[in-house]
Amino acid sequence: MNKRNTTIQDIAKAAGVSTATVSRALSNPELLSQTKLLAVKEAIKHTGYRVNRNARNLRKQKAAAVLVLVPNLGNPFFSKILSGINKGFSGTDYSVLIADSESFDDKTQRIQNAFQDGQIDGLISLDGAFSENEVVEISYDLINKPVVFACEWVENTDFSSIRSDNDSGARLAVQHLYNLGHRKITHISGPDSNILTKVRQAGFLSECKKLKLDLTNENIIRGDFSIQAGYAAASQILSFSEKPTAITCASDEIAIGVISQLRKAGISVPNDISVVGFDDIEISNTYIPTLTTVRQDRFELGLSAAQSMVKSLNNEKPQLSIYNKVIDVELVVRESTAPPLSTK
Amino acid sequence: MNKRNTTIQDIAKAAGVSTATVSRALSNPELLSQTKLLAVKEAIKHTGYRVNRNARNLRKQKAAAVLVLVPNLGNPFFSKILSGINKGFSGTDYSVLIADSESFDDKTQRIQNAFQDGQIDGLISLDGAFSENEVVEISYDLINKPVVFACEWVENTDFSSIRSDNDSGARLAVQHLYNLGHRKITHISGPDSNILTKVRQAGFLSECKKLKLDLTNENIIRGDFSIQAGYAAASQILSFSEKPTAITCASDEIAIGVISQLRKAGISVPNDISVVGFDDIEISNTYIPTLTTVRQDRFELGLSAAQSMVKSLNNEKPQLSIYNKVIDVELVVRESTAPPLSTK
DNA sequence: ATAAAAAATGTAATCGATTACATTTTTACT
DNA sequence: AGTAAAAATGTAATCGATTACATTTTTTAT
Repeated sequence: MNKRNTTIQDIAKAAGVSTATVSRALSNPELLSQTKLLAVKEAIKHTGYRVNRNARNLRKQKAAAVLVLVPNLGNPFFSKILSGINKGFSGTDYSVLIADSESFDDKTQRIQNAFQDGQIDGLISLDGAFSENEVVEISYDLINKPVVFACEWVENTDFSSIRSDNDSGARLAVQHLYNLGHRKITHISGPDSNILTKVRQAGFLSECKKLKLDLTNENIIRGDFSIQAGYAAASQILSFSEKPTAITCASDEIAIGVISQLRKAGISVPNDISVVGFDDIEISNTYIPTLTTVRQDRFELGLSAAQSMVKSLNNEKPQLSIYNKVIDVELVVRESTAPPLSTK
Repeated sequence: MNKRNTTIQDIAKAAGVSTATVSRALSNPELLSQTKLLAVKEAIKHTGYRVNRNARNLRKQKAAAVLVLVPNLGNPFFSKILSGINKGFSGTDYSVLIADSESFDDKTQRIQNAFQDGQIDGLISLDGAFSENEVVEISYDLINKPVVFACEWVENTDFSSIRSDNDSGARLAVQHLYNLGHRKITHISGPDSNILTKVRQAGFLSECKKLKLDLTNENIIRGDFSIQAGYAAASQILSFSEKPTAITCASDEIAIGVISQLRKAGISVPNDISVVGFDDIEISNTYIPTLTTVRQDRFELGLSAAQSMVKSLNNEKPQLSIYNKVIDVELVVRESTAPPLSTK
């Protein structure tokens, strides 16, 4: 079974044409006469010929691949986005390479290398954690290379980005609680450096002000996006002299951690305290209580990012077209929120 | 910024050697004298030269990439496995391509194409759903190509596989319940065609027999791995004249669906019915009640698969070495199981 | 019918690295 | 010192497709 690969030469011979004609049949069939085109197609079908990617890419100086940089592949949050990205590339002949930011210490180096190696033509980053230095570094090399940030992004840069409407999401949560009658609301935010955290927290504060809610430094608790952060935050809240009647969280995982921990302390959600999450991950609809949360359409996020990338890749025009898209979020009201005790 | 790429020619000129020497410095440095090696290294460092992957791959007839086939990328179950796979390839110069079985109708075609295109050197499949025909088809072309199945696998074939000890897992669950005093146990299985389902169900039945438990056709309920299947199964169980005192599930998601649905019907877990899951996904430790389950080490599963693949890829020897590895599972006892009511 | 323009096709250089084979340099041994 | 063997290096063919440029064929217009 170790026959030599079928090449364009073989097809040329079989179809009685030149290699140039075969190549044209492959990529510019409209240039050929019906006769020859058919002959070539016939030969291709007959032999099961497939173009050698490496040869094509070498000659064309392309990679026909895109790198997707994921902050942490083990985190299921990203799988739906990946799924959307994959969908966006299906039907194109681009391959999707996946890399985990966590698995190498210098991710900008890794990105640059992949581009220089001719391994990739573009970058989709779900990771927005780039320092100013790093941005300068990659910008210099990546000029004219398509880069799209999805979900997260980097402030004050010119890269395209697809993101959820995080500000609205945060506001929707506050409004919902306010309408239920809550006046003392605490927000549990994600890691300080994370852009999503910043925006959601800003939205929270701004909406509170708009609604003329009293704000003290007990209104924000810092954590990260994890369940563990939820545990810790709940413990802190339990120590407050005056407890909030409602909590908004920067992620569903935090919310779940909070609820689980409050429950251990004998505090019931939503009877004693209401909790709102963010993301609408799989479990939120099944957790007990089911979670009121802000839904981001992660599949759509990935799909849009991929589509925008495909467009950049196909356009002759370079990256001038910085493309930004904000995807609507939606408040999903479930069991974890209710009017505060005092109003019952 | 559109300078021509630095090539091996440039390095050769800069270092005052031939291109062959530069190439050797790259891949067989031990063949060179210290002097020349240093000169080349110097030139490379100085210019920031990187080898062009397409050129190398074309010449070497390699792809330096591996395809990972995932049954459904959107399902978070797989992300930990992917993470392990990624880890296994970090440090090698193989790229990881990811494809979603769901996103194309003919996956064997897709696999064959990827190999023929020279896009990939090997395949890691998390998807074991291949018909006999399909296996014959890909076996014919993939002879001598490294293929590893991870998590799932295909029966009666000669592909390498890394899997969890599903049989033991099923038995551990039954034993645990038996020891608590349960004598009427129902198993909710996954999709009929799935290999994991078969093995877990067989383990369940075999262990029940071993323990001399009565078995009727009410002891097995068919579903798929989803939360929804859990809902449905719970509804069925509610309709049984004599309800089981314990349930083992083919996945944690099923378990969560079951618990959620039972609760709606006013049946408490574990007070009225005990439930055991399978997998130990993220949420299981935080669900209310926390879930007793059989833990599979998904990261390890992926890591092993990748390592085995790397070995096959580096070995000159072909695929003769069919490599199978069974990874231990572990019963994690949490809140969702307790002695049955009758014994209290 | 014929020249000019347009369309179709072919020839051969090219992309950048690897490597078989040839040649030169060094080492080892008598 | 002289020679055979081993090590280091070089030359040039090669991997398989694309494409600039050249040539041939067809179409159009007079």
